[in-house]
Amino acid sequence: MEQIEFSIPKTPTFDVEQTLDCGQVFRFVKDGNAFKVCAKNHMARIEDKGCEYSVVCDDKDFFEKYFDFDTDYAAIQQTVQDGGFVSEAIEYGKGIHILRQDPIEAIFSFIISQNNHIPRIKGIIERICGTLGEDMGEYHAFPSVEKLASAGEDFYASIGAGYRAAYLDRVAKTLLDEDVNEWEKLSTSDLRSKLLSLYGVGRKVADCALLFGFSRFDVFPVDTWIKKAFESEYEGVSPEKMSDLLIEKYGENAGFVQQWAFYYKRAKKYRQNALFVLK
DNA sequence: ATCCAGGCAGATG
DNA sequence: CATCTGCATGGA
Repeated sequence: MEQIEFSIPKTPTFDVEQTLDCGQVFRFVKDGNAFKVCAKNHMARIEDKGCEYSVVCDDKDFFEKYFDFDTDYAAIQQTVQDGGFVSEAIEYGKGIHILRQDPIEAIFSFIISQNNHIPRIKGIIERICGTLGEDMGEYHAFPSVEKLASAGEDFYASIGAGYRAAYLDRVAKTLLDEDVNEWEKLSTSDLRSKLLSLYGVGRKVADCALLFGFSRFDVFPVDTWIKKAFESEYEGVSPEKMSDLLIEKYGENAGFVQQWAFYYKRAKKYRQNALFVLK
């Protein structure tokens, strides 16, 4: 496919490294002062030119939508300030955009993510694409539902999916009979119910799929890091209840707050480790 | 070596 | 409704 080049101006509220490395997406690699990202059957290489980003890709419209340039992040950041933890988290991760990812890709990615480390999640997804996805030359596309459904549980086990192999196999086969495009029309809570009906999808994975795959921002995935971040504020509250309360609090901005909080809380741990190593 | 990771299903109070 | 357990795997 023909390559197109375009530039993205640098703004205080968009940083490619933060956006890719904040844990919302797994199909990317660092390449010098550039990043290569794959999404569905597209790939982009984004280079930091100092004053701007230079993008080389096969579909400009696809990636402009993918990177969510139409949302006013500065306005959201101002709205949700609390003078405390959330403000700190925004200050730290103010360059994050929520990517508009493919629904199927998000569902599969976040089933794999459960009880798993990010580097390992990346490897599992890479092996699924490498084996089942169409060869696009420089990379492999994310596989079609038909491919995912015909692979079989033992395939997913063989590439290291662990106990999630059965989930992936059954969900792929379920989705063969579903029109996911129709799901887009549902309300967030109805769409959450649809996702929760999938084998291996609970509240947390459903909310990640809603946020990253269906661009629903009135969700608040609660994982181990978010639990730690908000446990003092919501003592003795179940993860699901915590999610409900945070959605109530932040409404249409909940998903953004969640991602800033996740990125900040997780980064703080690694900074502590780095300091520990230096001693 | 032991713990833990973007949790979930199933079983049991 | 809430709480408990087993789960595959490999990085830290």
